[in-house]
Amino acid sequence: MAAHNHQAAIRSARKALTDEPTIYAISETFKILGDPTRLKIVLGLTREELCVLDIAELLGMSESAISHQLRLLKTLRLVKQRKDGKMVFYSLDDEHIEDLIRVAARHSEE
Amino acid sequence: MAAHNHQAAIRSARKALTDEPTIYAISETFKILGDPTRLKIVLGLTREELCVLDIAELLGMSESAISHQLRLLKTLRLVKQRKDGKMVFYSLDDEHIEDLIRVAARHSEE
DNA sequence: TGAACGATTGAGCAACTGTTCAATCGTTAA
DNA sequence: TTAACGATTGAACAGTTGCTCAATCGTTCA
Repeated sequence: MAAHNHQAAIRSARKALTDEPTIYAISETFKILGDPTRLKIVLGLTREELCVLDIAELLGMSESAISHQLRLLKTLRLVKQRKDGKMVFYSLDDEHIEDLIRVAARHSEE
Repeated sequence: MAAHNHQAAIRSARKALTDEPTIYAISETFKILGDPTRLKIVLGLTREELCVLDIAELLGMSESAISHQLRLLKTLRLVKQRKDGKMVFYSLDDEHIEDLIRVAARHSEE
């Protein structure tokens, strides 16, 4: 068997890591969907525009907890908001998110 | 404007949340890629099979830290290992992972 | 105006995460 | 057999996370 050339392999692998800021941005995206509460919020919003209380009832959690999570989702531009009187309606802000969840589901099936 | 029917919206959104175990599995997948160290390891392995020391050098981190992270990646079946003498070579264990990173990158571009 | 309601915010906390450090394992080659 | 080396492991620690609670904001409508 051919001997493994460590330095060559490292040099080659390093080419996948050239764009540090992008790597951090991607891991942020994964991280925010890596919490069940936030993932459920996003999944719910794939079907319906919902206000904060709707989501709180849907997940059986407090308004406050949901509001905190929505702020994070909004900051990373996964959701957007629309005010209507006292209520704030949230919906998805990115068509890639559903694709992302679909591909992740494919991995989880195995 | 038509009034928002909260209960109907919640009922509809709930249909996206029926499969709890799968939701948790998907969020686990996102979570594990939501750490820059682990994402870099996976990115490196998209190019080359690497041993623990190779990865440690590639990322400028300790063998121990890398080994701990590889254990997590292996548990969730993102990477697989192959022993060769004293060394253990790691490689990707799922063809969906690259797709997943590609889609996440598309979101981060915006 | 002011009471009610939906939403947001900040402090505080318990639980969790990622790394280091030291010890140990398994394999190879003197 | 033993020394060296790559890899793994567990404890410990600092930093982070997600929730609760209480206070507050903004809007509506008696």
